[in-house]
Amino acid sequence: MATYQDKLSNVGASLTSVAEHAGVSAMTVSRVLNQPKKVSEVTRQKVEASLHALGYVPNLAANTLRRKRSGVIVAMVPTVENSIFSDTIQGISNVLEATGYQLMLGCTSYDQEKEEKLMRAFLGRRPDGIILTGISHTDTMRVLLENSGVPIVEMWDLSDQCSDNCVGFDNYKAGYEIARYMLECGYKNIGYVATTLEHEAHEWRAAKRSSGIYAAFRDANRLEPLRQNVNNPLSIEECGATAAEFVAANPELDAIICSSEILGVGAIKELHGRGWQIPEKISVAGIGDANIASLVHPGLTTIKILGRKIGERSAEILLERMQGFHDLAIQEDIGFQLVVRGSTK
Amino acid sequence: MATYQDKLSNVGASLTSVAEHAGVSAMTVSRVLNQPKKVSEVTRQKVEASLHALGYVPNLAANTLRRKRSGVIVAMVPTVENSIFSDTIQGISNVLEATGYQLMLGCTSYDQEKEEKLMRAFLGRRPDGIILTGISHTDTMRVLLENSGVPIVEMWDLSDQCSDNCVGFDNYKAGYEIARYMLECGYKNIGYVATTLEHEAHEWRAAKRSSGIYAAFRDANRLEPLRQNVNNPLSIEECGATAAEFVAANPELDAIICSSEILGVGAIKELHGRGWQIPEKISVAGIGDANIASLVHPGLTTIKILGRKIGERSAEILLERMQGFHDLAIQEDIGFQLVVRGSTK
DNA sequence: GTGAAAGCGCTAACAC
DNA sequence: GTGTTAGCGCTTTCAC
Repeated sequence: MATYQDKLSNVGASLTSVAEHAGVSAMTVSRVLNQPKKVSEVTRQKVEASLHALGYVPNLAANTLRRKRSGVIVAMVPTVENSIFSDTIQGISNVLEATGYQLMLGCTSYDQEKEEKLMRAFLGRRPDGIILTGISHTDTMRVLLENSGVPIVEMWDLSDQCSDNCVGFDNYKAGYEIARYMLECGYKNIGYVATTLEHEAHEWRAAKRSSGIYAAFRDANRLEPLRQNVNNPLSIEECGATAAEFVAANPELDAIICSSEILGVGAIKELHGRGWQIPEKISVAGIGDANIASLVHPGLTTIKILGRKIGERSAEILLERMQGFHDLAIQEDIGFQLVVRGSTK
Repeated sequence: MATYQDKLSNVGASLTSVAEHAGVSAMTVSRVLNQPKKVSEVTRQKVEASLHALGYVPNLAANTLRRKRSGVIVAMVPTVENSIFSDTIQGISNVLEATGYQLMLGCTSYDQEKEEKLMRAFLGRRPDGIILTGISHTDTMRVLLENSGVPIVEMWDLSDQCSDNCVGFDNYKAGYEIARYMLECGYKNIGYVATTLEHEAHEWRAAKRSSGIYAAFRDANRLEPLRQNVNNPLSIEECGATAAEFVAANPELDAIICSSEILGVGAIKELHGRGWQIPEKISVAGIGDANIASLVHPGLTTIKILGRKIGERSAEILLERMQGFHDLAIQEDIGFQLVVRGSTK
């Protein structure tokens, strides 16, 4: 039985075999590929014919080994099922595509241990650049990154504490802004519903948004909002159900702030389904506006963050750093925007 | 100015340097890493200490070169912004994570030329397996794949014409099913709204769904549905607007079938916004149920396809093939499911 | 404009 | 149980 292993052994023509076929040295073939101007027209055509005839595919492993640059960029996100991160990946992919760098993707599931494990493996590829989500990592991870000497961009947050560069927005301000808006709307009893995860990786940015929310309440001389956590939610329905029960159990509430887009949308859907009038009876606000906030009825009032732009700028800044354009680490604030829709009045 | 290039040169300890540090040969260090049982307890501990002291990170480029296997799996999707594909990628990622294979991701933008260009570059990494979307590729792409000898899974479609294995569903049947359902509902004038793209890559699966739809009409002795194309849509709003205008311009219509989830949801949102009663005045059906179909009001009646499962099974089957478990190429039908919601009556 | 030699870091194959 | 040799495919360096 011919297995794939057999086939793999005759994967491809090497530079040497092309050289033999063309009657030149390997070096000349290499030049045709990398610095064609240094080769005479005649030999170049001869070599190109052989290249084509043998279906030559360069071996980038050999290339990486010799040149000490891999052409690989590693990107890690918690999950790609949440569109804020898939949009981000798309942005990274778009920028890299034009440059020839290849994208190696890792999903951490909001788990710092998993992130570290993945990074260990990825570093073996000698990536030329690394893009991470958030600035919260294990200590070992930090050491690994530091020792690698590879340029890094951390996304979705801003901080002086990042390893190298960061591209994102101020999560504290984002929380503050949505709470400030709700308070200005004049709601009397605002509840706060937040998704929480076992893993700490997620908590850092979320905690900053929460702080911002609480700060806005303090600045308005208001008591802390009543809070409901949704632990390790599996689905949008689960989010919505918890939010709806929270509202039902606390009839004094006239508005809720949800810590994410999914949560906000789930809440609207479920409350609407249970016959609550939105925003007349209960108003809903969220954070995040990737794709579904505008689709529910009524639309979710929320903080819009451009995930795709975060990805694009992260990749661009990483590439600049890799080329040594900047001496100092960069912090780029992508900002955010309050989007008011029908879920608040 | 110290650039990253400088730092990169002292990226890491090599096996040889670890060997010197431990006072053994490189081979022994290699064994500690790969077949620890073949090394005595004493030397093993000595080597492990050195490994740790020097912060050794294996160089997988050298490994790939020598072993002729890279540990890399390439996956290509049209875009990761569409959640049907990001779910798929998540599924692939989940399966690969447990195995230690690393995921190299390419986004083709539904462009076969771009797909071919990306694949050329990716093949340079000597991937151990390849996962592609669809079975429609350029001729050169097919040759590249064939010559590479690498196991392949093509996703999101089923066909005898695939290069190797395929995991998906019958796009023709999916189209047939949604049309059959709508016809059975008793609608008198059903319109068909389809997104189209310049690039052919997308068209193959879409064309099969269309054929299925038309076939259901023929089998019901009905005329072909009136058709409206949405060319290269940029946003869900644009999809919705075109659909709504189509409905407005053809008042005899009592239902429309949309070729995608996005289109269906956009149509519901826009028609609803313009004051059309759904499903009383106009019913809407779609194909695809990744995440938003259930969120609009009323929910979209649609064909549910499990993108994540397609990704998981694709990765699993690829891994099995790589291990030579199966002699023959596999075709796995993930199937689909009609989901009836409020947008039809 | 072209080629020869050396070596990147690793492991298969063979000693001992 | 451990070491030596050789070579994967490529490019850097230096020679001509």
